[in-house]
Amino acid sequence: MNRNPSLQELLLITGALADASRVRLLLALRGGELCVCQLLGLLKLAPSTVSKHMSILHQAGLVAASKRGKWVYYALVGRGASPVARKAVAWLIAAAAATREIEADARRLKTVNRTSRDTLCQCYR
Amino acid sequence: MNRNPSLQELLLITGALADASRVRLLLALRGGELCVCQLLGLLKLAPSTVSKHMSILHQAGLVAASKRGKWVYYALVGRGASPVARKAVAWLIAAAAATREIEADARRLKTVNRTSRDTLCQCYR
DNA sequence: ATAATAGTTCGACACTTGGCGAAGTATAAT
DNA sequence: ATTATACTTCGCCAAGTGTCGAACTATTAT
Repeated sequence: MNRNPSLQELLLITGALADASRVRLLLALRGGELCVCQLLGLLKLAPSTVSKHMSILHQAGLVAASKRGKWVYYALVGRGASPVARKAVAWLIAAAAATREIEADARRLKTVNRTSRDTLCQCYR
Repeated sequence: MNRNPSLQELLLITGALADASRVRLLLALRGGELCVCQLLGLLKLAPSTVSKHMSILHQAGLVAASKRGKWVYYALVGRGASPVARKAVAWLIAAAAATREIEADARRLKTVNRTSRDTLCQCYR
C-alpha cells in the first residue's frame, strides 16, 4: 500500500499549493479542523469558491474532510496519509507561517475561534 | 540577510513546481548542470518554451544560471541560496524521482550526457 | 566581415483557472 | 411539512498560462 505517487499526483499537490487562497486556507488549519463557514470568515470569498478550493486541496491529499451534522470539517492530513503529501504540508507551513499575510490570518482566526459556530455561521451569506 | 520569503515569493516557488515540464527540467539537473540545448534533447519542446520554463524556475530561486561562452548552464541552487527554496527542491526530488516519467527521463539523460555537447547541439532546431 | 550556433524576448493563440451567482442536496430547526 | 442553514455542483466569464514561431542578441567559427 501507499505506493509512490505518479507525476500526475505530484502535480495535483504542487498545483494545489500554487494559489494564494489555498495556501491561506491550508495554513488556517494548523490549529485544528475548521468548517467551511469558519473559513469563509477568514477569506472574503464566495462559499462556492472556498468549497472548490477545499475540494482541490482534498483531491491533492493535503486535507481530510469529515461531515458531521450540518457542517463539513476540514483538517490537515495526519498519520496514515501519503508521506509525500504530509511533507509538502510540513514544508509549506514552515515556509509560509512567518509571512505577513499568514500572520494576519492567524490573528483573525483567533477571533473566529472565540465565536461560537452557531452565531458565526448565521451571517453566512 | 536571507530574510523570510513573502507569500508572493512562496507562490513563485509553488507556481514553478506546478507544471510537468518544469518538474522534469528540475529533476534533470540532479546529476549536475546542463545547458539549454541538452535540456532540449530531453523534452520535445521549442527552445523558446524551455528557455521560458528555465526563467520561471530561476526567478523562483530554484535553479542557478551561468553563461559560459556560447552556452547557458542551469543547475540546482546550492549553499547560499534560500533555505526555503532548497527545501522545496529537496522535497520535489524525493517525491518525483521514483515516478515513471522521471525515471524514463533519467535514462534518456544518460544518452544525452554520453554525447559531446558539440555534436549534440548541432541538430538544434 | 559573414555565417552559424545558442539562447532570449515578443506577440499570438488555445486552453486552463479563479472567481461569482444560481440551482441543487443534505441536515437541522420550527 | 416547511423553512432555514451549510455546503456543493454547475455554468459562465475574465484573467492567466503553456506553447509556438519569428525576430533579436551574443558568442563562436569560417
